[in-house]
Amino acid sequence: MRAESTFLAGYDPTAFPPVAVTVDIVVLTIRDGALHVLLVERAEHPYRGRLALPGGFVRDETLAEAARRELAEETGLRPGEAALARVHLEQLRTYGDPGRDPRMRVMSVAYLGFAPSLPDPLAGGDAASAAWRPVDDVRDLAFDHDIVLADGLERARAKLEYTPLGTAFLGPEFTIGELRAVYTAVWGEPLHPGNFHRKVLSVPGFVESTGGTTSRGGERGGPRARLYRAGDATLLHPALLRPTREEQVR
Amino acid sequence: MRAESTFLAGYDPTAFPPVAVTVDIVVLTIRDGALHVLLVERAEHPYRGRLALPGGFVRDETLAEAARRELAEETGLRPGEAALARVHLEQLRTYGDPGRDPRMRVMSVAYLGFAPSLPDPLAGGDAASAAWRPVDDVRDLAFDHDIVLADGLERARAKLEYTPLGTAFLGPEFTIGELRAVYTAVWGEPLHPGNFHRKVLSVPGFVESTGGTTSRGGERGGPRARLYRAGDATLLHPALLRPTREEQVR
DNA sequence: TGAGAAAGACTCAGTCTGAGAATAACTTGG
DNA sequence: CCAAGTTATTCTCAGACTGAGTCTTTCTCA
Repeated sequence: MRAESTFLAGYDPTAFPPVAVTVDIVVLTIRDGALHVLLVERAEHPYRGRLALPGGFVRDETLAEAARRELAEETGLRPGEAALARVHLEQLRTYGDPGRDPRMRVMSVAYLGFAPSLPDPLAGGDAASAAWRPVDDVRDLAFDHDIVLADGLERARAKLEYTPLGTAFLGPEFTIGELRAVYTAVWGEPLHPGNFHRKVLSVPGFVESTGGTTSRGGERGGPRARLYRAGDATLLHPALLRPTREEQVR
Repeated sequence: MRAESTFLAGYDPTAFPPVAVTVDIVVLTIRDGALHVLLVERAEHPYRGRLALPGGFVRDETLAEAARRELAEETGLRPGEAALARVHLEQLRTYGDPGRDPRMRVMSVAYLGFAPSLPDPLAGGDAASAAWRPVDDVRDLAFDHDIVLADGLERARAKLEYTPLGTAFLGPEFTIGELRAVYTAVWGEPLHPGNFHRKVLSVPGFVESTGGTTSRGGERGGPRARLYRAGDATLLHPALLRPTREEQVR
């Protein structure tokens, strides 16, 4: 039974109902100390007028290429843009249950992105309807995008523990305080400045000093801070663990 | 430009080339103290005669259902089988680059499974060509399955650090020594028995005592061991980290 | 010029870790 | 039945790491 259908399918894929494949992107960035996500307003049925994650159909390209192309289109950045190249993109998960799109069976391969501060999407361009929104304000997205976003946030929070990807939210040079602000925004809780500082510098390859400092102190005072750039580590060892969440463990 | 194509695609999916969606499964189990993976021998072109991960086309069902159905078919276990229900299955990653299957564009949603000891797939059934193979002996799989398997193994190793899923490789009751054997097999390196024992019992919700013990000592001697069952934790806190791999971090 | 903020270095007690060892309960081969 | 070898489980101990708090110094702003 199964053997036959597999056999047939190998030669006649149309024996199965058509499936569309899209990529949807959860791109995160930090603005004004708060975590934001790029959303678009849907112009067409279904979910017309509702906010949704940016995305689109996959063409003759790899999934990763499709994700980066969509990102470029929705942010309005030219594909060659340097800022675009610095966005970290990784595959998140695939959502493909029947019925998630009322039109037909759609498999959506979701990508997760970490972006440094980017300009507002160009009004008037293809990305006219795209905008950065604070993640805390986001709800009632189209399709199953609330779940996709939640999965992306959880992945992002975990990634900050074990990888140096927090630096992907920042420019090429940054201070430890700025890096701490990233962690605070993503995890949603304050961190002990002294301990964070000690920990970051003690993890081999997390950051390396540029030798320079900021040209002036902070907005509200304080000495100039030393500047660092991302190091060559791909994993943090030891990890920077989130403040204890004893309870959530069950 | 993009706006138009998205618009069209919404109403005419056939405007895009056809895509087939399959699930492929990396099911792991432990036999004779070594990590094994379930593989099938391909009966048809392409890659005829080569070993491959079990998998098949997705029907009118969720991706998770497709994965569990394939697992049942390839292991030859009846869908109602209790052992089958105890297999942990989770989505691993989607592989969909053009050209990975010479016939047409195929998106493969890979699943990762942890199975307790299962019988050999029934010779003569649909699963005739399926067999458990030691992962260390596996190479030159069909398609991009070498990569899928490698990704699955890495995920499995990481999962054992942060989740109690090591218990999914065991029966309903097990000893700490058996659990340590799982870790040793998956990580491929020996662990300090005393420290492992202390650590497992100190993580809240990892295991809970059944009150019983094994009915006899080990094969080669030693006292009877206490029996445990899986606890209610979904995350291990603190985690059981792999022995230091300072170097691999860069 | 004084108050307040932040960077960065330290301190300290409690916790966790790896390595090793001790004890006791079993196994098997002889 | 006995000796040798294994394994479960518990302990010990020194070194490393952690969270919380302090101190000094440098800046910004009013």
